[in-house]
Amino acid sequence: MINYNEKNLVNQLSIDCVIFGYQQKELKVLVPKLFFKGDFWTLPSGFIFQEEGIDEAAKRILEQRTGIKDIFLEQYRVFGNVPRTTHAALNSMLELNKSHFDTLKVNDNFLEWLTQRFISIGYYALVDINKVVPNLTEIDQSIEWYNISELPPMISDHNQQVVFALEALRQNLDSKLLGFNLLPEEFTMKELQQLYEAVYAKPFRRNNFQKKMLDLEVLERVGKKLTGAANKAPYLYRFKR
Amino acid sequence: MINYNEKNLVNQLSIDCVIFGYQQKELKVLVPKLFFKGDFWTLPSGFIFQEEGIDEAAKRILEQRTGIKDIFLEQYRVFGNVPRTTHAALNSMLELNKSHFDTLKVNDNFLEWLTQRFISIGYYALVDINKVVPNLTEIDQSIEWYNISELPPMISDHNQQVVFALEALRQNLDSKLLGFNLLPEEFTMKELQQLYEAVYAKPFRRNNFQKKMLDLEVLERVGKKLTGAANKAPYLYRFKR
DNA sequence: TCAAAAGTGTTTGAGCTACACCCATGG
DNA sequence: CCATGGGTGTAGCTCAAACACTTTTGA
Repeated sequence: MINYNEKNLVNQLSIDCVIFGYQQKELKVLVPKLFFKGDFWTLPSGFIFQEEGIDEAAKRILEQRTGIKDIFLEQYRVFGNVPRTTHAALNSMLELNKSHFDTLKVNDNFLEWLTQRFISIGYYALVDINKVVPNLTEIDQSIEWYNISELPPMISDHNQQVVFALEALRQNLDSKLLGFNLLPEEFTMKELQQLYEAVYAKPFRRNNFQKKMLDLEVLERVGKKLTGAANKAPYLYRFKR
Repeated sequence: MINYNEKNLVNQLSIDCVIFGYQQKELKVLVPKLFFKGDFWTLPSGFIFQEEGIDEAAKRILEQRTGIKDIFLEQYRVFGNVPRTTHAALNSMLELNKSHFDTLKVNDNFLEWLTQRFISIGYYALVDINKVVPNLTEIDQSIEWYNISELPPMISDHNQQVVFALEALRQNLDSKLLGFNLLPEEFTMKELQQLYEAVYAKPFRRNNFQKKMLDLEVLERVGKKLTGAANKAPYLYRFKR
């Protein structure tokens, strides 16, 4: 457990991650639920060690929750209004968990740490959902993928953060060729299209979409996918490295 | 002077501002020089009060240096690698200014404050250069506008920050109609074009540029500018509010 | 009436949209 | 050989680039 007594963490600064995954035509976000009494969902968050760059810190936090290294991630915005978390919300949580905290093996500074003002650096990450083994930290009760349209109410401004993260993802999906980070190694054109449709929440045209993607000259065909269905077998594509 | 003893500031977090101005076909950046011995230039920087949002803080810092309120500004990136400032550079500055600091009316924690690790939120601002009266703070020796292509070497990663800020400005100039923040109330089409050419460091075609701008339907003609030159008088335009 | 610079019109081409058509697969 | 869905071709549209032309101003 992180020792909140030692001055090994940067104070008042946190990292909140919006971890995007994609499955079954739906864009999803990985959201843990805290083990505190009452229903408290939150984005995967963490702090920054003194000897650690912020990108490193984000990577560490992501690896802990997803089990994979080499995740694509990018900072997109800082959230630093004051107050971001209402006192009412905090007090409600503290009240509910009074006895809970008393028996926890956290050191004395934990609550003091938790209730100070935080400025948060927002990162979003893109992962192949099949490679992720969602991982509980010591403050999580559960961790699950939620459809982006069906997110639970999260603490502080975390729901708002997802809105900004999605906006950033949309702006970069094309220009930085990010889509492939959300798909498995090989995929059909239709799957890629459905991913785009999930991200932008609007339909694309089959033929034009294919042309646009192939014109980028970053895809290579690696075979056909015989599905057993009574129709032409779609080609499989892979992202050229 | 800010009291570095009191815990009224957020620790280890700073705001660095790239203040863009435009004059005589050149994009410029406002850069103060510290009064320390040795040549130390730096971006206008400041810290965040506990009771203050980060946007508020940036506004306050900008107002202090430029004398104007209601500046357009936007956060564009966080700089949080470690170490951002080399120990060599810091030691060199401290060595040079040893006696200097001794006689300064800063409190004892100043040096400790100054030499800790900082994570910096990068803001860029756009100002009408004619409205600015550059303002010295107590740690400035001078403050001047520099052409973006002729910036002095700045401390830490500040030169690199300008590169990122310019990149962000380029991405947003069109989509968010930011150009008008850099010009006086009324301007000719040619002046607007030259601003674009300064920002993107490339030429635009007169007729196509005009068409593109007018098609945005955000400009209104407010008269002609009789320059006394032996040619057709250009129209003056104003940004519709 | 001429030079200089502002302003407008028109053709060309690239890229996207939409419709129509062809191809492979299993029953 | 047919239904199904994948894949391709092409005409039409839109927007921006490139070129040519007209207009205004002061000498």
